[in-house]
Amino acid sequence: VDATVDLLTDVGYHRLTIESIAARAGVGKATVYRWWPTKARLVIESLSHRIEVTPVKTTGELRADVRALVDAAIELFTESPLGAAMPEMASDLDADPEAREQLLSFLGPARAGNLSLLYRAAGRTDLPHDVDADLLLDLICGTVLYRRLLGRRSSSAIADQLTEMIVGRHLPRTSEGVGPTA
Amino acid sequence: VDATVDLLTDVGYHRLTIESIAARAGVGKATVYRWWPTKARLVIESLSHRIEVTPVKTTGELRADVRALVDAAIELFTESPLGAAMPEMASDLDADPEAREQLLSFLGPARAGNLSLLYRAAGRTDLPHDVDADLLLDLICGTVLYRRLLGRRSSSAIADQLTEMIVGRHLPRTSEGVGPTA
Amino acid sequence: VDATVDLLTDVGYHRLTIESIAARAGVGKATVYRWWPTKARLVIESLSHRIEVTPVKTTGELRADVRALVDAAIELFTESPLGAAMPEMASDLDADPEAREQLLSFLGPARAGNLSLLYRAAGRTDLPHDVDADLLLDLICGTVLYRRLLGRRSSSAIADQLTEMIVGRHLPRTSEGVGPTA
Amino acid sequence: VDATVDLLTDVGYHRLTIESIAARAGVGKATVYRWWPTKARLVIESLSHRIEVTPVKTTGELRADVRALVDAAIELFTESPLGAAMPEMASDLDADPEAREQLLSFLGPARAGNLSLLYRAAGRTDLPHDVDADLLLDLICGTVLYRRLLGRRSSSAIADQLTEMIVGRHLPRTSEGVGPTA
DNA sequence: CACTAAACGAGACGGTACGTCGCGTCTTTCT
DNA sequence: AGAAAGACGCGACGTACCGTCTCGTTTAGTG
Repeated sequence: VDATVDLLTDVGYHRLTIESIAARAGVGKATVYRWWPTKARLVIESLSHRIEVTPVKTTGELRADVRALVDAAIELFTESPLGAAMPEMASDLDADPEAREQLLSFLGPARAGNLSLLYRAAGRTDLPHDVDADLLLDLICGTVLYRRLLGRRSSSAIADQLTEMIVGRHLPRTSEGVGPTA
Repeated sequence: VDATVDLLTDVGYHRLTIESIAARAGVGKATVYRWWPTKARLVIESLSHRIEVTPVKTTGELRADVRALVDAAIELFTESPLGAAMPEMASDLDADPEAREQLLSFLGPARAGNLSLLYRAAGRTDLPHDVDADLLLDLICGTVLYRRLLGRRSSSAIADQLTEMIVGRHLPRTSEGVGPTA
Repeated sequence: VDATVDLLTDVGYHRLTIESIAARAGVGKATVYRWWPTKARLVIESLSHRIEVTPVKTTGELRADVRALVDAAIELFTESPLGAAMPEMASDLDADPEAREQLLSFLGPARAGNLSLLYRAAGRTDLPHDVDADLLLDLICGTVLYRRLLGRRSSSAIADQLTEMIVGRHLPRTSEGVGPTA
Repeated sequence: VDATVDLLTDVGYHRLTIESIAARAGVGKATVYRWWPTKARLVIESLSHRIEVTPVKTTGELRADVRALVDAAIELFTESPLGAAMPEMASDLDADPEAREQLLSFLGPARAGNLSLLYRAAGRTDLPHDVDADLLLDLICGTVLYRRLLGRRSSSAIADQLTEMIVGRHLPRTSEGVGPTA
C-alpha cells in the first residue's frame, strides 16, 4: 500500500487523490479510509516509511557539523517530496493536531540527535542554552524551506553563507577571516 | 469584488472556492475567471490590496533594526492570513511561475527597503555583501514561517533570541555581553 | 434469527440490508449467507414463519365465501408486510426461479384450500371449470394488490363491489337484485 | 437523454443505476440529479415518452371492448418494460407521493378513455355506477399484473376466460352460452 | 474425557454505486 | 457588448453495502 502511495506523492499533495491511491494500490477506497482518517496522516506515514531522516554525524568540529546540518536540510527539503508536501499540508495540520503530532514524531528522532550534537558542540566551545539549539534547527530548516517556497534554489554557495552566518559568531575570536563570507 | 474575497480568505486557502467568491461578490463565476486565470493569482492580488508590506523604519542601530525586522516577520506570518495562505500556495506557485512572480513583486518593495536598510547598516558596521542581506531576510522570514508550519508560536522571547543570533556576530567586538543570549 | 428479520422487514424490502439483519440478529454476515443464498429467499422464509396464510372457512354460501376471500386478500396485502414486499421482489423472483417456487409453495396450501372451496361451490351451484377458479383467485388478489400499488385503499365498500362483480354472474337467475350493486 | 434511459430500463429497475444512465447518455451525474430528484421519477417520465398508453377503440359491443381492454392490459404489462418496472417501484412510490401522482397522470388519459368507454357501454346495456368502472379497470390490470408477478403468463385463453368472467353477468339473459367459458 | 472439526461472531477486504460538491467551460438572458 | 446567472461534462469526495474471505472462539460429536 505504502509503496504505491509514495509514487503518487510525486504528482504533488494537492493533486493526490485518495481514489487514485486506492486504485494504484489495487485496494478498495474504504480500506484506505479504514486505516487513515485523513490524507495528511496517510501521506506522513507513507513518507516516514520512505524517507530516512537521520541525524547528522558529528565530526567534532562545529563548522563542519553545521554545514552538514545545512546540507541535510537542503537535501531533505529540495530533493525529497517532503519539501514539496510539507507546506501544502499546512492547513490540514492546522485542522488536525494529531496529524501534526505524527509529523513531529516522525521528524523527532533526527531532530533530537541534531540537538544533542549542538549541545555537545556547546560543551566544547560556546553554544550555551536550551532553546537556542531548537531555534537554530528551525532556522536552518526554515531558511531552506522558505527559499524553496519562493522558488529560490539553495546552492552550495548559499549553504556556505548560511553556515558562516550561524557559525561565525561562535568561532574563536582570532581568525577574523569569516568577515568576507558572512 | 476584492473586498469580499479577503473575507473568504478567512476560511483558508484550500477551502476557498471560486464559486463561493463569486457568490459572495454577487458576480458571475465567469467574470472572476475573466480577470484572474487562477485562484493563486486572485488571492495574491487580493492580499496585496489588503495587506501593507512595508519596509521597517530604520533607527540607525543594527540590533534594533533587526529586531524590528523579526517582529515584522512574525506579524506578517502569524497574524495576517498571508502566513496561512503562503505555504498552501506552494504547489500552485510551482505550477504557475507568473503567480510566483506576482507574489514576489508584491513582497518586493518591502524587501528592497529592508535590503537597503541592511546595506546601510553594512556600510556603518560590518555587513558586507549582496547575497548576504538577501539570505538574511530569507532566514528571518523562513524561521518564523517554519515555526508556524509546525505549530510553534514565535513569542517575543523567541524574537529576542533570533535577533541576538543574527546580530551577535556582527556587533562590535567589545561588548561580549551577547554571549549569554546567542 | 427470523424474529429479527421480520422486524427489519418493517423498513421495507429495498432498504433491508443483509448487513443490518446480521447485526440485529447478533450474527455474522457469513452465517446468513450460509443458509440463504439470497435476500429474497430469506425474506420469503421469514414471512412464512410469521404469517399464516390459511384458506378461508366455507360457510356453504357462495357470496359469503367470496366475500371472505376478498377480505382475506385485503388483509394479507394491505395489513401484512407481504403486500409491501411482494411487488418489490418482482425482479428478484424473475432472476431466481427457486425463490419464486419457494414463494408459491408458501402461498400454495391456502390457495389449494380456497380452490377446493370454489370447486365445492361449483358443485353446488354453477362454477364449472378448472382454470376458472385459479384465475378467479388471481383476480381477487391481483385487484387488491394492484390498488395497493397505486395507493388506492380497498375499503369494505370496495370489497362489497368486488364480491358482487364476481358472484353476480353465478347467482340463481331469479333474484335480479344484484343489478344495482355490480 | 431519455432515449438512452429506456434502453437502460431493459436491465431492470433495480439494476438500473443513475451512474450508468449518465454514462450512457454522455452526461454528468449531477445533470441527471438536477432534473429528476429520484430514480422513480426519471423512469416514469422516460417511460411516458416511450410508451403510448392509449384508450382502446370502442366497437360498440361490450364483449369485444372488454376483450380489447384485457388484451391491452396484457400487452402493457407483459410486453413493455412497464410491467417489470411498476412493481419494483412500489416502495419508491410509497415514499414519494409525487412520483405516484406522476405515474397516475401518465396512466390517466388512457384510463379516462377506457372509463368513458365503459360508461357508454353502461348506457347501452347494464353497466351502472361510478366506482364500478374504476374498479373494473383495476381488476383487469391487477389480474394481469399479479399473474406476471408470480410468473404466470397470460395467454389468449386466459384473456378469453377473464373477458367472459367480466362480461358474463351483464350479457343479455338469453344466450346462456357463457357457461362453457366462465 | 479429551480432541478435533464444524459452525460461529466478528469484521477486513476489493468493489460498485450512492448523492454532493466544486471545477472550468459554455450558453442564455438581460441590461 | 458585457455581465449575472447558472447549466453542463467531469471527476473526486466520503459513505453504505455488496458478497467473499480470513480469523480466533465456542460447541458439539466422536474416538
